[in-house]
Amino acid sequence: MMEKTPYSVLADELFPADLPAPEQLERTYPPRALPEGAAVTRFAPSPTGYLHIGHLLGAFVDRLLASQSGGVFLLRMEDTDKKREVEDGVTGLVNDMRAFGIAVDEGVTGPGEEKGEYEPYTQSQRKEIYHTYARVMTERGLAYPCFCSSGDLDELRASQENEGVNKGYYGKWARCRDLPLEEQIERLRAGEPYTLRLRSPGDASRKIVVRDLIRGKLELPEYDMDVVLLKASGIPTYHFAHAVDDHLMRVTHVVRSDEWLASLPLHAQLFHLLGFQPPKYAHIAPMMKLDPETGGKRKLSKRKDPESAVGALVRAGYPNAALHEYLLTLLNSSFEDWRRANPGAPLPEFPFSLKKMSASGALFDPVKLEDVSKNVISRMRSSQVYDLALAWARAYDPELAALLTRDPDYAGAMLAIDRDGAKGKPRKDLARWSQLREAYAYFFDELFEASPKSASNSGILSAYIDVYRAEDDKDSWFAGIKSICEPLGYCPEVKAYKADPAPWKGHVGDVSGAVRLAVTGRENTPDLWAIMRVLGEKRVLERLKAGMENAI
RNA sequence: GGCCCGGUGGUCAAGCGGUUAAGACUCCGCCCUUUCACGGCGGCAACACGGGUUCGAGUCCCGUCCGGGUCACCA
Repeated sequence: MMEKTPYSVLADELFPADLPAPEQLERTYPPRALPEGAAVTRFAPSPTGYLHIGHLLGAFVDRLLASQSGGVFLLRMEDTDKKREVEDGVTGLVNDMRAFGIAVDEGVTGPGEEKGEYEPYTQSQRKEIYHTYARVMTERGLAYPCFCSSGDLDELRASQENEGVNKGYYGKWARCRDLPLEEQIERLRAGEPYTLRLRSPGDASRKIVVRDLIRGKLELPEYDMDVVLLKASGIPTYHFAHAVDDHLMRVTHVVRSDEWLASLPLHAQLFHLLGFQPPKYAHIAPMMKLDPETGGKRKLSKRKDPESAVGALVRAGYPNAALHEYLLTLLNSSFEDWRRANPGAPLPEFPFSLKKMSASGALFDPVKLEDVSKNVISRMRSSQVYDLALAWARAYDPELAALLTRDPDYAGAMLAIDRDGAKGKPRKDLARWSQLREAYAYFFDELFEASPKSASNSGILSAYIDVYRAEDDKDSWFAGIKSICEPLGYCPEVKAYKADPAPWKGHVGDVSGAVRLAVTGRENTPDLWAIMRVLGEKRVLERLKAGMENAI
């Protein structure tokens, strides 16, 4: 048994004797048996609100890093701030992750539910673990109780402001740092509330060199603040929990938003003091948005930009694959080239590189997202479009879901137009499932809206009714269209018309356009012949006639 | 204010001392096309500013400006 030092006396006063020993914890949470180079990453949100696209960017990188290296991606709940916690925060986060399509290998899977060997993954349940290391720090003289109230700290800041010196608990301002042991014990026994602070050995005039996977070598001043390790409630602050958890969970790569850059020296110090091997860090720039008020760029905000919430994006009907691809275009600009070269390749095969990430914040660009999404959907088979659209509709547009399921073959045929076998002519008419209702409205009598403009086309329509044959193949169908052109004054050949438009009222395109308008109510649609085949003779005839009647 | 990070077309971005400064999105033309699309071709449009270093500088250095972050018992 070692001789009692003042510090161990203090530690005994502060912490119960039956805390697990650090060695014990090391054994309980051993290094992972993973192949060389496997990355263990973590997403560690606090349940203080919903997830937005900026969070996702980080979680997505975590997932990618783990997947690419055969590692593990875990979800940890940082619920150490009970004041800010929202009801159902955990459920919301877990659901958002699921809705967005990021699978978690380990960690929190729901409220009160976890999986994995490095449990618990909820910080509020790890108090003993933190206290073990807090005790170690205290015994080594690296931590001390601070009895300053928040009012004291306010005063402290005010006088520092006055003197024009750096704010914070350090140096001569750290009033409780050198309290005599007797006084510490006395006040503890008197039941005074206290926090446990780091006795920082740092010196801000010295520099440390840290490495960031995205930014490279960084030279930062040493951290010299006596930060709070344990709050008065006994719950750790983020910094302390970060060091303890990421070490014990054997996390190798910490991906987080770059607002943490400033506390990197503190974290380096904490890992060093605790004797832990620090993880590799990647600080990613936050996603920005164009502020409609100022016209400038600003960080995407949870509170001000509800449209960037994951829930809102999913509700809008963006397929996960599209969201994923969009994020990747922001993450690595080489992604778009890779995608063009490998149109069908699964995402995890993309050689994602942290090194290629931009150090400055990207603007969230809904226009680009829309484009990416159109491309993604255009590459899908009709059966997949059907399944995904239906799943979306079931959740957000039950009426549409009913239409899609009423006659699945019909809906399938509708979605197959210009898709599937149609090589070289992918249809890019859908960026979001919510657009399906509008884009394909004319396939459903309930949604179809006739165009009043058909009025002026009654001549064409009546002529077309005579030649329309539902069973025509595509060539015969088009021959039918052509055959009514000349008698009505339209040129059957576009080329001839362009060479000399004078004698004509228009060309074959105008004639088929009139039919299109009557049958679909639209000027732009996929292949008209295919549409008419799907609609069937009865419906086509009805609409052609209705189009004529509009004219009267 | 101290410290830190960033600044290439409207947007996302290649570029790493010598390039006509890629590419993608948007917008605009043209072409192709048996309709609508898809596609193809072309166009508009950028190295924040000032000093160095160098034969030569988006590219290296210094300063200025601008944007962001951080300085909590929030994460």
